[in-house]
Amino acid sequence: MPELPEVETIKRSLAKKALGKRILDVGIFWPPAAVSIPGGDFTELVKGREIESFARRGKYLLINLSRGLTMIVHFRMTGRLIYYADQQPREKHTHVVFYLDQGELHYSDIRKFGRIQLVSTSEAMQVASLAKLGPEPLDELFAFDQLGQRLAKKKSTIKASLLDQKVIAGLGNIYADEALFRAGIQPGRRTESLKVSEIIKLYNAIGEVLAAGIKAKGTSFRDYRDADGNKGSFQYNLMVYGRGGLECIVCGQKLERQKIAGRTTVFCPDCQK
DNA sequence: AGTGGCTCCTGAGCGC
DNA sequence: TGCGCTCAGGAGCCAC
Repeated sequence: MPELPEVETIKRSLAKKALGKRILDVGIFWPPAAVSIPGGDFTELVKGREIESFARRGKYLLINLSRGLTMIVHFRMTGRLIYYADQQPREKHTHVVFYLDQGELHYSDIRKFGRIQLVSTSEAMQVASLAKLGPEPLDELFAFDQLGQRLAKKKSTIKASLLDQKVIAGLGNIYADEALFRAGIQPGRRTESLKVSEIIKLYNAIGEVLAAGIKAKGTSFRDYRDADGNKGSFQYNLMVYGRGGLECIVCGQKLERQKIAGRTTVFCPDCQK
């Protein structure tokens, strides 16, 4: 499931292949996946435009096209965007194909939760879902006291707070659990009970786990692939996610699995206080 | 403001 | 082999 490191990896791999290519035509095979500007036809608006740049905000990928249009992609659970240098037959769950002057870009999504939304570039950041996002955790301007101030407003568990994209952008279930483990904090703790020293630990753990995730080109627990169709390798570095009932790699205690904030959450009852 | 529940959706895994 | 069930979950929405 693409979280910040996965979207960043897709962005980087896509930039190497699709930058500067022109979109000759678009095939839409499941219309809800391609959301157009109200009153405008998606294909007609995108046709003929050049892919000028890529950006990322939280878990959103932004594809900036020439003449002021942007496609905002949210992959949700199982979305994929893969570049092929040659003609490629459509797979079962391929919903949108961009036919480029060189190669093809295929958007596929097994569970159909993801969307490609077309907006004007000038309004992209004002789109409701993006406007509400909290700070970028890897931005050098993002300081620990900023995290502390945002957490101070929350009255919920720390796990729920980290998943709240308004608090901090880009964390999902995997990296939230991994960050909490590395910070030694139980995910069920009330946010307001965290001491400053714990928020500093959490801040550092978030930065470390996201940077490590990007370095490993993401976590391919099941469905995730980058724009070249390759898997990431961070699944081999996961300490808690997907390891409920197994031994803690630090202390050997059995890892606990609980529903917190409606999400399956795994933690070490011994290492995390 | 919070939480829980529901919705979207398909496939994997499991018991029988 | 296959049926029916549960689970996986990001985010928006609703009721409370």
